[in-house]
Amino acid sequence: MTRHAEGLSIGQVADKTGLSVHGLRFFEREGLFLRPIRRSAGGQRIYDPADVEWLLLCNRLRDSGMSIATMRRFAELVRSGPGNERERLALLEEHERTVRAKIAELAESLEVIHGKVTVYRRHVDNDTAAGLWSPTPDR
Amino acid sequence: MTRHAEGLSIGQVADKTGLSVHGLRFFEREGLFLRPIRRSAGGQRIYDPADVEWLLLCNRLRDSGMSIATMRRFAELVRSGPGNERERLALLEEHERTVRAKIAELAESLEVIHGKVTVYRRHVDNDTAAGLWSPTPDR
DNA sequence: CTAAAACCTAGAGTGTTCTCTAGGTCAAGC
DNA sequence: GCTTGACCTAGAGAACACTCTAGGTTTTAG
Repeated sequence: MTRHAEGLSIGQVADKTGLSVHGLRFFEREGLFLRPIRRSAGGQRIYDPADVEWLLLCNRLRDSGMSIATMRRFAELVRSGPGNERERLALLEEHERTVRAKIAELAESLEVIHGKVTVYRRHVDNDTAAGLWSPTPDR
Repeated sequence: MTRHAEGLSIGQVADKTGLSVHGLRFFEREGLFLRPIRRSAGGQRIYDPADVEWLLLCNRLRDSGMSIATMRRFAELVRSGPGNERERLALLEEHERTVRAKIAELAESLEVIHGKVTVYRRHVDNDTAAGLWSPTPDR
């Protein structure tokens, strides 16, 4: 590993971030990095640890449902340097609200699902059919 | 509204469930109903209140991330009548676990995002740049 | 030096879940 | 009866986020 000091290959970054090598190139095409990725003399990508850190945040944003388009907007804000922190904050706060809403929605759905599970469990344990769906013979 | 007693048109069901008319026809093609939807003499769909109830559960399942394929499997189990309650229970329990895991993951992401929001808020309020990303000029 | 593994580009293909189009038919109100 | 809005089918199209292919080049290990 005679890489430029601190430099990481695409494969190493894939390992560290859980993204695929294809995914990393895709991210780059989509403008999701904070700056151009350096290249070796032969044209291979050389990443810095800061890129990995950024990708780890990207994973969190993505996993929490942020679209590529929104992530790109955020990356653009960061790329264009200091001065737009209010916009970055607004974007993140908006996403935070979205995530909180999604958690609340999931919690509501969970209640319904858990209710169904409870009914089925009682049935399976007791051999009762009350309260279960069946192709109701109602016509 | 001289519909067959209790009968609902596709538009009415769309209103009640939040699904689009197109979506309802799509659901039917995908085999997500518990039984064939009746038709009027002229070929138009007539839904029963039970269908609406089922669709509302479907919404919960879908909103909580269940795929169409899994919903179809569940619908098939229900359609094929009593006797497979254990399988239905297993399917629902599996989904419940998935939803719980997703909530946990979102909560983790939320913590990270909220941390970022906090840093940005402090910055915007205080005019400090510590901890913010910028296109680091590091080479 | 050589072989194998990792990497490169551009672009095509995939899976999922709708969403809409075209070209009609049906039903309800006046 | 006629208009208007709702509905019908089959199938195309769209949006999203990858994922893979083909055909080649670079790097690393031995």
